[in-house]
Amino acid sequence: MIDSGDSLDLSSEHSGTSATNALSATTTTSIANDFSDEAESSVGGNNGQVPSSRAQHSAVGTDASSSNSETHYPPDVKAGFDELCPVCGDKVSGYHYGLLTCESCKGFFKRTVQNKKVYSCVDNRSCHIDKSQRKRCPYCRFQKCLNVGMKLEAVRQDRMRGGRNKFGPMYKRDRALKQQQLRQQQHMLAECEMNISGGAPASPIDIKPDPALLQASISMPYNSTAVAPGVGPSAADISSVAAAVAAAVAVASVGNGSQTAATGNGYSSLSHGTSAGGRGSQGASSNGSSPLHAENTRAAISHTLHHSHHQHHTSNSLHQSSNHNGNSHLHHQQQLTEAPYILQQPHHPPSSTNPNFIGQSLSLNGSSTNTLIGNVMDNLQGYGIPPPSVPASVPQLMRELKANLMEEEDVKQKMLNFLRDSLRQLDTVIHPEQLLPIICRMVDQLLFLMVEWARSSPFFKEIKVEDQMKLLQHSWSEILILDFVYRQVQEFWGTELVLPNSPRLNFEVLDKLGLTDVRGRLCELIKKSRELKLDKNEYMCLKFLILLNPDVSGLENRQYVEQSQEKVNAALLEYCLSFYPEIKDKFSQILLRLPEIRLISIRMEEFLYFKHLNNQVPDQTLLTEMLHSKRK
DNA sequence: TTAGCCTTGACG
DNA sequence: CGTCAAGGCTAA
Ligand SMILES: [Zn+2]
Ligand SMILES: [Zn+2]
Repeated sequence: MIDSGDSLDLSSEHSGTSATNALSATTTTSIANDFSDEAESSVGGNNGQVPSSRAQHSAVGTDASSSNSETHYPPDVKAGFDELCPVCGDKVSGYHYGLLTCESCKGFFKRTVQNKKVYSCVDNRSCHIDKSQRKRCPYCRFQKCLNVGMKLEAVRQDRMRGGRNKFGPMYKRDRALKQQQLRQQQHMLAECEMNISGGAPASPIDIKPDPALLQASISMPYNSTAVAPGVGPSAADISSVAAAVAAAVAVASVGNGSQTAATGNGYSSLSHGTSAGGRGSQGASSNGSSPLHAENTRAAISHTLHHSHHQHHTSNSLHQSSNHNGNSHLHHQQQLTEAPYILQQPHHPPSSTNPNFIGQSLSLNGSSTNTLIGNVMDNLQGYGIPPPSVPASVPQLMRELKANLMEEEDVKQKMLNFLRDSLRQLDTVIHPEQLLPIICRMVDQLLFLMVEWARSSPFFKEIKVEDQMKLLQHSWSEILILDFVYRQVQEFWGTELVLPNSPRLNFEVLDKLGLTDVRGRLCELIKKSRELKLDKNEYMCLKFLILLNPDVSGLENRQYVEQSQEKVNAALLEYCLSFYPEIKDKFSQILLRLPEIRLISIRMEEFLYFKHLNNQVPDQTLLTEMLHSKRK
């Protein structure tokens, strides 16, 4: 998609495709990055504090430190505005594309992404970027932008102006964190100076740790994604997400489908260069003090949630975002999902695995809970138990569940585009350390897509946001793994990704990252799944069985989750019996894959968390938020 | 091409 | 109606 034309998404209309003009210039060429269409989603909350008087437009750096007009406010107020741009060290003018940067880097990043420019470095790709030399090497400057965490997805493909995007909540949280840190430091200093004995005064306030992004994504502020609002079956949106996830997780493995990406964009000349250097810039810091609890978050969260329209209630009103539709711009955002997950509670695996489960599932009746789902279920129930012989038609429920899956093609495109953009500047031989951040960003995108998918799914969408968050926090990594496995089963992606001028990606990457064990298990799992002839309907049911886990602790409405899971389980059983009577006990065989999926996901989560602690995982992402959620 | 300043527009 | 990040515009 990249360019004009057909991107599947709804993006839409841009007026003239501008992308093309970029050529002329010197080294640039165009390529696209794209990937997600946009990103908007969440709420913006911004607290309005900050510089009151002087607007944001800070004047150019001129008077830096010294006094001068404005400023003199207590350290709090501008929280963060006095920092330096993590890219070039110039004066920060606000949050831009994910973090605090200066006005020039904001503009530079925007131009680069919008026009899909590709630069090249005449040196070692390690030029130092600072205020006076920043325009000397756009290649290294852009690399640094990405390394410090500027988000490609924050640049809108449809160029819509104004409004807020899904990073709004993150900005808000970041501000709160910074302010809190300042206060704490001040208190600490004060105490030290006073030299009082009071050992540990403990910080009064805690900040908010995590949920910001998840919360925001789930509550869906505005967004256009939802395309098919009213239409009968259900919205078609996300779905293939999962598949992509796997790819990301595996890091390399993706398919050879380079063609699509490649040709589509017509990026021909690529520059490449490795670079990537150290993470270094001070900018993003992980911080992570040991907060007691963050209750604040809760407030913020619930807050946002309320916006979501119908929450509970049956209103099946499809969400139709009011926004842009009528207008010329549509936005959309999509998001991706997936990632691994940690160990977490001992729980038993989802009900699956138990042989007797079958009988159990059968017994349930259609207790039509609410909404359309109920109807669907009822229809399902009609089938009764094992009506093998009959013609057999796919259970209605399954069709419902499948309805909102995203097109594999879409996900694949996005992932390929993202990888292409991320890898194009790396040498063909790269170190795993350079790849990890890229993979993490890809996983992050997949996670957003996963949230989108879940949010619009039957059952799940009827659940309260608080519970939705818990379910996703618990299942994201397993779903990512399942998606990956299914992608591989389909062989839709191939086993190796080869993009022009980029390093090859395949399962070996896992070995290089020290995940040999995981690779082995994944391959084995894929093999088994193939032997089982795991099909799309079954895969989809597994996703729901994993997502709708009633054993997640703290669920407010555990019963609904449990009933929903059972319905899916029953549908799966019926399906297996109807369509694969020849495969002995296929239903049970399929469910027996869940423990392995869980194990792999746990390994992946632990691995990522470890890397995260070593600052090798881009921070301020949904991925880190998920990683953090289980280990508080 | 850069970067400062201006306009947008969802959210609060 | 104010906030403020994202896009647009335009001297340099
Ligand atoms: Zn800068
Ligand atoms: Zn350079």
